[in-house]
Amino acid sequence: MTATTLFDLIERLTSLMRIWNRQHPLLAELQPIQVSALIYLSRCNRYSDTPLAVTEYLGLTKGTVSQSLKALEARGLIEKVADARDRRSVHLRLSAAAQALVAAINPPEFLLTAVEQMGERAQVLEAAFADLLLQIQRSQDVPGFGLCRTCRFHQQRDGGPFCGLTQEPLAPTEAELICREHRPLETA
Amino acid sequence: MTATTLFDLIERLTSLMRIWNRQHPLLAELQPIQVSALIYLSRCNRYSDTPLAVTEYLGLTKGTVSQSLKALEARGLIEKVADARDRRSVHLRLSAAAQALVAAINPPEFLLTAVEQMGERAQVLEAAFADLLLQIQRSQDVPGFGLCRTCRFHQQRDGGPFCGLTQEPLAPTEAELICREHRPLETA
DNA sequence: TGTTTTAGTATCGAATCGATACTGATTGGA
DNA sequence: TCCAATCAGTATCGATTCGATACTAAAACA
Repeated sequence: MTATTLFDLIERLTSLMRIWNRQHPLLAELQPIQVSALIYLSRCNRYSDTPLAVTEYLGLTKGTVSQSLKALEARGLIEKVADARDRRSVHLRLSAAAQALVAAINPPEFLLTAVEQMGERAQVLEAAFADLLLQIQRSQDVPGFGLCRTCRFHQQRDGGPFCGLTQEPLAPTEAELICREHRPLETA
Repeated sequence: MTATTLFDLIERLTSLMRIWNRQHPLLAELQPIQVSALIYLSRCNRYSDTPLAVTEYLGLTKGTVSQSLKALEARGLIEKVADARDRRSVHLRLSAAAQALVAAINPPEFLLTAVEQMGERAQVLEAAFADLLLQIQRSQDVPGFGLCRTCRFHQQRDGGPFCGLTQEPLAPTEAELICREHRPLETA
């Protein structure tokens, strides 16, 4: 039973991540959910840096995320910037301290070490892992959240990346960020 | 950067598991940590069904686990049985209701579907995933927790499996269970 | 215009969580 | 044998998470 074994492995990995979260000196004061939010915000694009996007990405409720973000703001790790066009909306920006924090913990040391020892098998794992997530997102009704570059709406125009959904040109670095509007390619 | 990408994928999978936990009707009343404890207890052997083992497996503190187990006991999902030899110790047994619950959720539907669609690539993922966990457990100081059958102390004696650490014969089904004393084989 | 939807916050109660202190049993020396 | 140290597990505290509900204010719609 591959699915059962995979479930065991996922559960084990989750526990190892929890141990890592607790043992890491920089992370000891932060809740796991706060760390996840910071990491997400460091990897998402300008369409996806709102409290609502964080809520959908983490699979929590608006209230919980609102409180966690408030805690992060009180620690000076994030900053709220009002949206120019939609005044209901807020964009979250990492402070310099938060950017340094994320840079220090991502990727985690133990992952780097393990990947190094796995050699080429790490690439195999990465591809198979991405495949699993793609299949899950296809068959279940879960929010999209993928890399801009791999999106159905991603185009090249005037020599640079371009979003076919928002009809806006993108900075080259933005194509490597996570987008909440992501839709996978329609492959066979 | 493979490690960074892997970290992204792990974070995403964690969120998807959280969404699954919350949306599943049978799990709505249970906390994720309680579900993880039940699943672990359904997969571990008789050396590993104590509160301390659950604590180490999940990477939490004694106090938190003690409370969660108390909640599960109050719901009639687990039962505590005093150890015959060491009266400080307690063994945790799943009730019939808990066994039915675990059977109904493990493996999760979304994983079965995804594995089915992945075909042979699912086996590749499973092997690579197991490899990753092995590398992490080798390089980091984390508790062992592996299948009895794959342990350094696992032997065959008198036609049945035998544990070289406790010097006890094992039931054939026990070789497929998780053991807290697990040590991986010393391969090159 | 007025109704509905949307983004985000506030607040409540239950549960998690880490830290600390505790009980009682076992172990290991002296 | 006795006493200290260790160990398994519980109790309790305060901070945080979490879901649920209700709320504000802006935008979309018709």
